[in-house]
Amino acid sequence: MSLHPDPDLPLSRLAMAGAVPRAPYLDDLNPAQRAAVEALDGPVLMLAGAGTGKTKALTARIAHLLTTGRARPNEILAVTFTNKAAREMRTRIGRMVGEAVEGMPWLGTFHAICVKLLRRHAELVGLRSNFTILDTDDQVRLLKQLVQAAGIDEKRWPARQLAHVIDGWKNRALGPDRIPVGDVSAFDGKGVDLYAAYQARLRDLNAVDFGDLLLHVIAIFKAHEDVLAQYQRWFRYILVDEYQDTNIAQYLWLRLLAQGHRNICCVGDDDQSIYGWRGAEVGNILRFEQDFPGAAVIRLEQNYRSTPHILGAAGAVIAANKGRLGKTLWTSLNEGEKVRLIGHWDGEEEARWIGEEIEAMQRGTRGMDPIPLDGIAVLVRASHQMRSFEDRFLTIGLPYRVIGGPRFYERQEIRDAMAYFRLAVSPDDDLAFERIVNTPKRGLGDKAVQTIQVVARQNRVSLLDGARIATDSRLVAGKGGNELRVFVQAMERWHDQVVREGDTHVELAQMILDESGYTAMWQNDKSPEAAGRLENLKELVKALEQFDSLQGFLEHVALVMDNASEDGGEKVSIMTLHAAKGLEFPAVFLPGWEDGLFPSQRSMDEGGLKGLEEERRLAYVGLTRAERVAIVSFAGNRRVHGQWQSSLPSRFIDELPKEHVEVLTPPGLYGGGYGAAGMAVGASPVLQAGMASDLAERAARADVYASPGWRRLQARAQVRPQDRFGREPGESRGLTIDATADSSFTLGDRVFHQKFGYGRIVGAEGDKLDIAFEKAGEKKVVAKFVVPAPGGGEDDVPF
DNA sequence: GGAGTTTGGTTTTTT
DNA sequence: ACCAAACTCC
Repeated sequence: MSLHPDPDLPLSRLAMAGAVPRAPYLDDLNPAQRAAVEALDGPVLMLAGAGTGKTKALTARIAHLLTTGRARPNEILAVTFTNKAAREMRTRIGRMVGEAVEGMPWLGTFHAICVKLLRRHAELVGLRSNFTILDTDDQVRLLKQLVQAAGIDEKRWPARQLAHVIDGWKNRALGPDRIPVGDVSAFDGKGVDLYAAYQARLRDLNAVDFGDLLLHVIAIFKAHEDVLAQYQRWFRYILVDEYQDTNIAQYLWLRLLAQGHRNICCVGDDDQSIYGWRGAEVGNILRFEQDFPGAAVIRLEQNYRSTPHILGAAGAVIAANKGRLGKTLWTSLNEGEKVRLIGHWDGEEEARWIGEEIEAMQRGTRGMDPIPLDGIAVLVRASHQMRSFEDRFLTIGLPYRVIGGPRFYERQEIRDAMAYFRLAVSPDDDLAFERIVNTPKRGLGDKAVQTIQVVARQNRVSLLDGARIATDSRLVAGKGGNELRVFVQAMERWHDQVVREGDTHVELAQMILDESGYTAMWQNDKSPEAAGRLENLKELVKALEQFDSLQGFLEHVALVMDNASEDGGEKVSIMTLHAAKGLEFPAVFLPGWEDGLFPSQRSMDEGGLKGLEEERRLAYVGLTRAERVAIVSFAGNRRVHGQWQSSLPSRFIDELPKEHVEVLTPPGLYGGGYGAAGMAVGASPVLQAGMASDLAERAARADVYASPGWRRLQARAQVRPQDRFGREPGESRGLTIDATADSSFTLGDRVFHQKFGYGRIVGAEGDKLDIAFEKAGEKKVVAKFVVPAPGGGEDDVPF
């Protein structure tokens, strides 16, 4: 498949000789894709809808740059967000141009590329080029120390929150010296100072966090024109994948680099922007044409993935968002299956039904060809929803795999092992020292560690040196002191080995783990997960083989280490909607479409309309993952944090057009036959707090609520709900209120508030109520934000 | 220092 | 309900 007749002949020379070979990669592009590939000069925005062959166009564009001799492989800057995306792009380019892809050092994630740049120019921002990269865990531990040092109550102001605030600033490329006034009250008004202290501390430690990778490079570019100019010249063509996910810092970084030649091609889909909560700015993609005047905007709208019904449904949902760049996906595929919609009594029943449905699909149902298990996915809004599916699939013996979950390198044993390696490589890595000095237990408690810290600070040395001094001077004595001495000596020995490269790094790593007693610690551990941890350690050591040295490994691992091996095989995939972006499956289940869960209440509370729109994009992403069939479902009752909660079907269900939806008759007796209106209706007409007006609004525009089916359901639900087994959805119906109930309260009523929980009314003033909350204490709350709760002064709210 | 108990906090996740 | 972190007591 290589285009390259002679791998030794430089591509550029090939091109210059007029020997541009026939380009098969251009042949299988549609006109839009081809336009995007051939518009090589100047700014290009490739708006690529779901399933429109975005990666194909992007990789073909790179191949085209290479084969036409516009750029040598090392003159192309191609940025992605994830290592996975970078890897995929690399293999696909390789398939088009052969070995030339090996010469592309600047194809990678924003962070990986920034590490490369920063190692070259570290001294310009006061770092040494062997700086360490802190992950979130290190970051929080460091911040915790600073919070403690500042004498702040850790309970009320957790370090994790500070980390979040600082990340937010870094996403917006704000250093401690230019925090806007609106933000100075953050973290009890001490956020800015702590941020500054944190940056100072990082510099002392010769360390950076993920955000710094971008910010330091931006700082270098801004302060050193010559350096910037050099890279502007070097990177002749810039390509950016998933542009809708860029944050402000990434945007500034790109803009600096693209300023000269403006050969920047950004690929993305504003409708798939789902990472606003971690700093992504949809604005970047919406503003592209202003940022780069004269930009060519190319829309990829032909979808190769889904049937017209699925596209129709997804398109109608996303159409409810405002301020879109606008795209209409179309397909030449045949009609296919409508989106299926089904309501269930509760979450367990939903899981049960989906389990059965998957088994049926596997065999082939309703005239559909059988679908293998790995062609089926269950996509949930929040990871806690996965549990009921895992439970269910486990009981019926349906093989499944959970995608996402904790990453390999985030596991405790891996992080411990890495800390040993880090300390062996850099003896002044204090964070690593702290992590492992008493792991395994060496009889060194808080007291001893504190002493070491004091000694180290007094002598202005690293903690490891401090520890040596502390043992020599008997400041840390006794059993702990002896063990500490052994630890320090062993660490020095290992460090020598690293420097002298006496053994191979793989043997050395194994030796460190064994001699430190770390392996033994897990061997002696009787807990059920110990065996797995030992396995992981083995895997870690094995992973080392692919690197030249421990240093090399550590350098890459922080940025590049992915999830443990994906075992193949016939399995259903369970994952979050976020994790599903970019994937596709013949059959997709979309459970939990209930207001409050999806769209998530929290997103709406915190993000308002913007939040809701991002949730809607998530719905769009979910639907467009499906190739042949999408099954949307909701449950009337669900146990959340141990309490039963009723909810309405998601408002996104209302947005699914009738003509693309088939309402399935729910299983069993419950709700049977209410599909008459041809649209979804609630499994339960109960409302979440504060939604009464919302319902009215919806009723006004959606005729389904006037339908016989809806009315019947309302009538049905006047009876205390029970399913066919006579179960009730638990004792407490907390968040719920009858849609028609008059929300007037009496002193002593028990009520529920979305944020503060349960409480009792102790006073009132106008529409404001004084409520003594059980958890949150006494507060004044506007009446419309609370709903009656069971156990009040009067009888339960009528159901 | 370590086992056992209480408390708090629970969306989404990459690097 | 459930998990992890913090706290208590030996």
